[in-house]
Amino acid sequence: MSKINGTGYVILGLLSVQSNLSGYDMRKGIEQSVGYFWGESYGQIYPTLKALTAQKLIKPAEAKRAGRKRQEYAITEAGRERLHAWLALPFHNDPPRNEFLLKLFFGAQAAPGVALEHVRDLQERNRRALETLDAIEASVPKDAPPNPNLPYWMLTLSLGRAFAVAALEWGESAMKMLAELEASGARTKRRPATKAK
Amino acid sequence: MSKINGTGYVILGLLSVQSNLSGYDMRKGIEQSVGYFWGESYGQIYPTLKALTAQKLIKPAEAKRAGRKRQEYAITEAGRERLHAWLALPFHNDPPRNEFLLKLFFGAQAAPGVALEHVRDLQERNRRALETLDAIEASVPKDAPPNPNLPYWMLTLSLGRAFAVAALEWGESAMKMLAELEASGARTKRRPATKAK
DNA sequence: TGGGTCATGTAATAGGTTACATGATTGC
DNA sequence: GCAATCATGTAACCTATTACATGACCCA
Repeated sequence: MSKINGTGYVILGLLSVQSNLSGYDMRKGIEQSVGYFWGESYGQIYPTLKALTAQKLIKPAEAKRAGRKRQEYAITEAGRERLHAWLALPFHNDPPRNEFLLKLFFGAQAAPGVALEHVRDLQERNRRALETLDAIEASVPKDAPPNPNLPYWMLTLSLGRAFAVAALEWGESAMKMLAELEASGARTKRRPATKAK
Repeated sequence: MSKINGTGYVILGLLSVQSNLSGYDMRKGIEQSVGYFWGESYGQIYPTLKALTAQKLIKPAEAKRAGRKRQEYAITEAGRERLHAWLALPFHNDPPRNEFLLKLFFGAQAAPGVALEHVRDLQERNRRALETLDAIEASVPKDAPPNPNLPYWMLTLSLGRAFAVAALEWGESAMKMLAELEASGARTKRRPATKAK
């Protein structure tokens, strides 16, 4: 029983929910569902499909969506068990790497206005993220056939939402702080700066 | 002018704030300052120090802290400029990978109680994170010599704090939701489960 | 004298992105 | 006929962690 990495488990997860997906489907599916907290490239997906097949955790399935030449897959019983076991394991807090925070941390070394500009940029990104999350949430039909996955999907959405909202609130006060800071810095250290690009 | 990666910029950043650091110092320093949003291993640091030296962005400095054999470094003027330029560049939202959310997303495929257990685990981790952040914030002397970096450092702390608080609040409601969900699932689908480990 | 921590480094391995190559099919 | 998108795959490269090797110094 050799090792599987994150990519392998996303694939097993997707196939446990819906059968007969191709590598291409998976990439698209990941973007549209777990996209905001998980990404995969084809360079990871295709080799992993081979590896999972070799381990009999998934198996090639006959194409239901015919037309184009495509290889679809289905999860095996062994695959389901493997996923099940993995889900029960404690999660890793993966190595956190936040470039925004790094740049902010060294903000005093930057040109005036730079830190503030980054915060504005972050605000913009979070506003857009919030819109996207809300749109997804709104797109869920209220009277759809009961789907046991839905409650879990909604929870991930709402955590994403909570993070975006928290960041936006923080951003408001951060922008005030930085504006004051740079105003006073300009008074004491340099003549009033022209607007920094 | 060849490329520098994140590791390189952290090193430049640290050396721009404080001179005469060794590779060992940097690793420790990173853990204690930017640790909650950035990590580096020796396997990255030492080779990067060589590369930065070769590019004359840092230079070996005579050890001020004598005693043990150690190689200290200082930033060069070119290094400062390079850091300065990088700080002004827009930040990347690096590939997001959140194993907790992934496991929650596939929660319906897990054994009863598993998702709830993960949320409990998350709560615990965030409580500890919050304590740590608060302790750091409290440890800042109020009447210290004015440090231009402090405001920026405080901002990073407060964003970390905001995330932890938001996650804790989300966790409370998520736990309620999951408890209800699994109770109703137990009524309809299986006899009341004994507590899952 | 021995454990802890300071200190530097490398090799093996894993994990991942990007860019490229290739071609079929669909719909306009 | 042509553009978009469906579809699969590989090679080059970068980034990073882990484990190991090595040894000095501090202090109890």
